[in-house]
Order: sequence, then C-alpha cells, then structure tokens
Amino acid sequence: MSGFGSGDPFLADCPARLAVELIADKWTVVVLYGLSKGPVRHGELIELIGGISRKMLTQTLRRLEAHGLARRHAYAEAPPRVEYELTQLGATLIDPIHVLTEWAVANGDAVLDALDADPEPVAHSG
Amino acid sequence: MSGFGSGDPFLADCPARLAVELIADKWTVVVLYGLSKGPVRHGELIELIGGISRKMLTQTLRRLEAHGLARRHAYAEAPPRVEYELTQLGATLIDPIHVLTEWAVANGDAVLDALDADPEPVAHSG
DNA sequence: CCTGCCGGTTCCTATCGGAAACCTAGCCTG
DNA sequence: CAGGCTAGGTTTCCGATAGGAACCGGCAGG
Repeated sequence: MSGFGSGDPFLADCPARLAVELIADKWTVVVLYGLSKGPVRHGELIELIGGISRKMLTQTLRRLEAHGLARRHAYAEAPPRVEYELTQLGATLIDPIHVLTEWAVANGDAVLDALDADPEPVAHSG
Repeated sequence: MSGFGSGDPFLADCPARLAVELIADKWTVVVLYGLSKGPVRHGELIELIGGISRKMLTQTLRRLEAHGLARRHAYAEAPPRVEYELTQLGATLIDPIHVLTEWAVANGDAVLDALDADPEPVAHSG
C-alpha cells in the first residue's frame, strides 16, 4: 500500500480522476469491451459495435492509445489492415469492464423499467 | 441465470446498452461513488466532488433518479435539506463502481505517465 | 480509366457543460 | 415590517465538444 494510489476520484486534479474520465465514457466502455476479446480490426469493431461511427471509433481508439491502454498496428498491405489490441495496462481493465457490462446486462431491464415507470411530467396538455 | 440478460452491450438498441450509457459518464461515476457511502446531502456532494457544478450535480442526480438508481428525499424544513441515496437497484452498482474507482486509483499514475510519454505531435514549429 | 475496399479525416451543426446570476422559502436580525 | 442568511435549484449566456455525412487516398481488379 505504500507508494500506491494516485489520489482520490473526488479530487479534480489527480491522476485517479483523470483515469475515471478516460474510461467513463459511453463509447470507451463499449470499445474496451470489444478489445477485451483480443486483437480486432477497425472494421470488425464497426460491425460489432452497433451505432458507432468510424469517426468516433477512431477517436476513441486514439485516446486509449494515447493513454497507454491500447496499441495500434497498421499492416502495410493492400487493402489496408489495422488491428488494435489492449496493452498490458489496458488488460488490467478487462475485469472492471466486464463487471460493468455484466451489471448492464443483468440490470438493463430494471433500468428500462424504472425509466418507463417514471416518465417525467412533460407539462399538461392544456 | 436463465431468463437473464437484457441484450448485449454491443447492440445499439437494447437495455444493456442503455444501462452502459447511463453510467458510463464522467460525472455519473463520481456521483455514484459519492452515493455509495450512504445518504448524502446535495451540498455535501458539492463539497466532496471537486470540480462539479450545481447544475451538473442536480442533472446527474435527476438522471439517476429517473432510471431508478437513486432516490431524492427533500425535508420540508428550514433551511431546506435534500438528501440523496441509492435505491436497491442502485446499490447493486456499488461493487462495479468500486472496482472501477479502485482501478483508477491504482493505475492513474500509469495512465498519466503514458499520456506524458506520448504527447501527440502537435505540428512542428516551422 | 473507373470502381470498390479500408481506414481516416474534414466539415458542419446540435448539444453539452461551466460560470454566474437569479429564485424560492423560512428563520433571524433590527 | 424590511433585509439578509442558508440551501437547493433553475436560468442565461457562451465556448467547447460530440457526432454524422461526406470526402480523401492508395491499391487491386476489370
């Protein structure tokens, strides 16, 4: 426990908060989930992740790369082929991401249910 | 485990994805982390969470409320007092959130390090 | 030459998000 | 009674960002 801890997620300017902000993003979580299976091609991720655009995928991957969580490997072939994979640091995120996604799978219905039951009053029709 | 699962986080239009999008948000994670300690007042959260504005806090709490993860309790007193706490559904998120924040605390430095080592080329000064 | 494939990037706009002011409501002060 | 304090919330203003559609570029095939 000695040298550990990069601050507290509550503190705005500490590495822990930076790390939270890095991964607590809707696309980032899904992309990491996609990467957690092993090396994947850009196009595969596009197919895999419903609703993501090429731009957002590239952008998200670049961010992961810049923060040391993913690595990009471009094969100098034709047609071009680019694979992404988690780095060793990124691999430490597999568990947290899976815990999160498992929660989502297990409780998505309940969330949807609650949302459905609580439709915020939109203003009366009169 | 039989009837479980509200889809796959990869699918754009399933409850699992909705759930991911609900919590995979920078403020949401930190607010949930704050709520995980038990009932908290709005003002306490403001003090606790560095950098959050009242607007974002209220907005985030409202979203959690609407999705059944948090509950708001306003005491009809003076001065006004409002407490927020996790619902039973929200409490199931404590573990995932803690796993995430613990990862952030443990690896924040490494992330910062990688970011520092990879300063994206900004265009040469010439 | 034209076409298609793959990955990436540019353009443009709707939305997000922060700062700060304003609002409500009850109590205390004078 | 007028004014100010506290605590939570909302509004306004405006810059930053998200995100889709469309375009770019190299190479193989016809």
